[in-house]
Amino acid sequence: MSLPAFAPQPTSSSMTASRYNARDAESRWQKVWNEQGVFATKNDDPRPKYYVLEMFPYPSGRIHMGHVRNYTMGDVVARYKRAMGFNVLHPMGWDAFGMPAENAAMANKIHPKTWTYDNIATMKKQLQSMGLSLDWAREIATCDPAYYKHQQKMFLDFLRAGLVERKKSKVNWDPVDQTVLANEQVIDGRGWRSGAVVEQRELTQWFFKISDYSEDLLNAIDTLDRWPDKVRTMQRNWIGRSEGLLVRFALDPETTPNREDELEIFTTRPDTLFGAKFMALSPDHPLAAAAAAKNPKLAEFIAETRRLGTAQAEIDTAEKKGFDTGMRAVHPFDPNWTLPVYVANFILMDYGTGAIFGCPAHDQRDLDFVNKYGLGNLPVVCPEGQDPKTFVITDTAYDGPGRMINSRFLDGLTIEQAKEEVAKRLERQTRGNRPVAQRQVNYRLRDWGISRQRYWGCPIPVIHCEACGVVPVPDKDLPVTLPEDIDFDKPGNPLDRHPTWKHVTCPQCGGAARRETDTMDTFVDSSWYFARFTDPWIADRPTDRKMVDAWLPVDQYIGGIEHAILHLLYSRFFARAMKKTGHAGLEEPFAGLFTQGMVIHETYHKQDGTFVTPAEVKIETVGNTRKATLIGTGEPVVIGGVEKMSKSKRNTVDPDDIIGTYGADVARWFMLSDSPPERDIEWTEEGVQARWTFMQKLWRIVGEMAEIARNAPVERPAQFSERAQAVRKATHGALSKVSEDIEKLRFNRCVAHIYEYSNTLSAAIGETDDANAGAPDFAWAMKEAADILVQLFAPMMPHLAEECWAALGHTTLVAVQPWPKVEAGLLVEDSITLPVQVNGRKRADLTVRRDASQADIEAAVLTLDGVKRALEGKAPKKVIVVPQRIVNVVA
RNA sequence: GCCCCUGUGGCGGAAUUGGUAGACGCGCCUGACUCAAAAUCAGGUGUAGCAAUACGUGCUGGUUCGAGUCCGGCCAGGGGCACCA
Repeated sequence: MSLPAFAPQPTSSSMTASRYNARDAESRWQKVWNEQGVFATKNDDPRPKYYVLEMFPYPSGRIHMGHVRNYTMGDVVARYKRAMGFNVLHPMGWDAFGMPAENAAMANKIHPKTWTYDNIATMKKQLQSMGLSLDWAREIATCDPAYYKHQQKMFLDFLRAGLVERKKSKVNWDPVDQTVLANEQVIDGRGWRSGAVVEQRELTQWFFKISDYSEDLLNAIDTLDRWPDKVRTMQRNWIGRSEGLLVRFALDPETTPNREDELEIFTTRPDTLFGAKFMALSPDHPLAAAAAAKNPKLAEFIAETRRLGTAQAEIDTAEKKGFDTGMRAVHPFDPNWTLPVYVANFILMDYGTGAIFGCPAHDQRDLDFVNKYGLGNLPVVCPEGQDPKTFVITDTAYDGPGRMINSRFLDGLTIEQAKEEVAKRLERQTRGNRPVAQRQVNYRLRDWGISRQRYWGCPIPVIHCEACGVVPVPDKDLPVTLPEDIDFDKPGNPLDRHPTWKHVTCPQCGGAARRETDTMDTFVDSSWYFARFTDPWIADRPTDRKMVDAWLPVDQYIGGIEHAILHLLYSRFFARAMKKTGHAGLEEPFAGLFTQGMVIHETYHKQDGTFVTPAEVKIETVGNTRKATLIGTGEPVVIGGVEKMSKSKRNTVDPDDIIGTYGADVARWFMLSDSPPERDIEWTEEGVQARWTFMQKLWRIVGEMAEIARNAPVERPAQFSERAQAVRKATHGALSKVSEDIEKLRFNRCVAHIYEYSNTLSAAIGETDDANAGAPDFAWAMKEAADILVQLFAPMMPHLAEECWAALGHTTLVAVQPWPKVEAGLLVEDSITLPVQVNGRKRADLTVRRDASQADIEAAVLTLDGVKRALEGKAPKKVIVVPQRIVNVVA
């Protein structure tokens, strides 16, 4: 990055000498904070606690602007709450396991551990250069055996508590990398790293039984009132509750492989039972398999559906196909009415019972199906105002409200009444001593598959024994550590290929046995790190119950919206599982959640389409148009769209460059200004310069105020002149507004208030001449103003604040100062100016005493010139006075 | 397809939650300082008009003394979920 002319220059002049030198000051103050240990948090501090946490980073190499934004916001909250008298916990750690480390190992022949710890060292240094008020003594890395041994312990406790199970399931399998991939790692049907077409495989995997908590996780969303609605909605949808009826259909014994077979289905629309035209089974349904055993053509059909791709894109476009099994299901309300049973490729085995009844008139998918196979449809719900005799369905199913038709005893009922009636009747009806139907609530949420065929993850602490089956590793043998002598020459799981690691003796029978070589999904690591921070030193158990219960929940959690479901849902499950196994005492880990927006930047590309970085581009503004050229060659560059910073678009800005040139405070101030924190923020060079200019302005006016403040008496004067009082009103007004907006995380408004306040002070300084500068009351007001100004921006630009604080003659650190108190009396004006409207249009202002009576105001308003003119001599119909707000005259 | 969010100057955005639309910042224009430039400082900047004034918060209709804000119907952009029975 080129050094702008106004950035701190090594050449000195009389002007630059009075400038604030961020580079020098920042490292100096960071050293002081560090030496005095001002951000170390004690666990036995009696003050009320406040836990502020930002989502910990993956050590990918270097920090990016997204981190700068995220951690700046958290730091403002931490510093503010500290000043408010809370014992603040503000820790940092590393989400250090994961695939990129292995990819780097394969590409560069570097050990994943080396790569990870190198990155941690680099990024830690970068974070420290930001001046974050973190308690580094609590730093943890999830790849440290001292961390993951506790995770293994909890896995075993969960296993004993019935929260973990091993089961066969369909998974995404990457045939090149030879590993299971999470759904989000499959892009357009291909492995995100290898590019290989992903296959569907049935594998035995470890699962956390998150679905045991479906109902609880859903209901408790209502209690998360300090979470964004958007995230709460997303989680509700993800859990996906639906109420319905499980119905057992009898099968015509003459048509079934086994005469006693029956078919159970799940439906949310039992009201439409009389519109049924067919039944459909998942290709994976046991009944389908039984029928296929006797029907080679059906077996071929099922095999074909399995061959079909499993990628989302293919599923979306796949044709709905069915195969008539020849079986007939008996309608539960009519023994003489039978329905054909199909195997259909669109029925999922793991939702409901893997089987449905199809009512084509009121379900689009079922309608498409019958239209293809010529099964017809019968409408049973008629919309209001439609004649049932003429109501027909052809291509579009009707799923709106209405009354039942063509449905025997249900005719005339509403949908809700019909659902209830069907449920009641079928619950009473029995076959084989069991009711034909029962009410059921179904969830979309699936159990969490945590097995990964990867090296760089937390080993799953179990042993497979021929004789004893799955045997947990005894607690005393934890941790199961990763072997370090590992090679990545071949694709697949290096743990599985390791010559010795997996060969162990069975803890139960002492015979030869095999270690589990799968490791845990890295989302497990991040599901409880916030609990570990409360006492990261405790060695013999995952958490200290006293500490974890004292600190949790996290009062303010800040991170990206991309974790709205995965990490945030997993952590909510983990808290419940930890409670059940005695490792923590509460269910909701994050009381307050804030999801911040992305950092975006213009893109630049050459004529041939190749992207160039902002650092390589020079921008000139001529009038209202901006022109970009390549630095050095002068080659013209096209200014493209404003997009998320990414390596592929090359529109990234390195935080180190900004911090090195302008200082961390400028980067922090930028991140807090202008854009509301939940929205995307556009990083621009002009913006950086503007923040730098303002930083210098603050330094200058604090210096000028320090001059005036030298005449301030120690004692607060009893009386203040009008000029002094005006300054004090501005001071306490700004204090009140900034405090309120920090509480609400509206940092952009805080910044605006500070600008406004500094403009007011700047004007006050300008109006000060030698004659009145010496007035003790004014000097005292200016001293108060300067102190509070510095304290107001201290959470945001902490280094500049310390420098200013010292310049004001303080010998303490502003970082440990208590937050100033608002003098409420100064916020109330004696006289107020009300806007006066005539018919909702502003015509005049009226200045009155604050406690003026309604009648006085009404009378005064009618004497105003602007009002008289607008009334044109007519008498007003009505005068509306909204106290302290506005007056409206209705003509 | 279903669900959710957002539309305000050239730009980012503010508006005490129904009460002066455009705070604050960027950019731009003018001036001061300077041989000059940068930096800095002062002033201006929604549109039309010399002005009074009129118009103006995606479009459209409504409620209200009063609507950016509430309600109905559209349009546009963004996000989430999606063979979920």
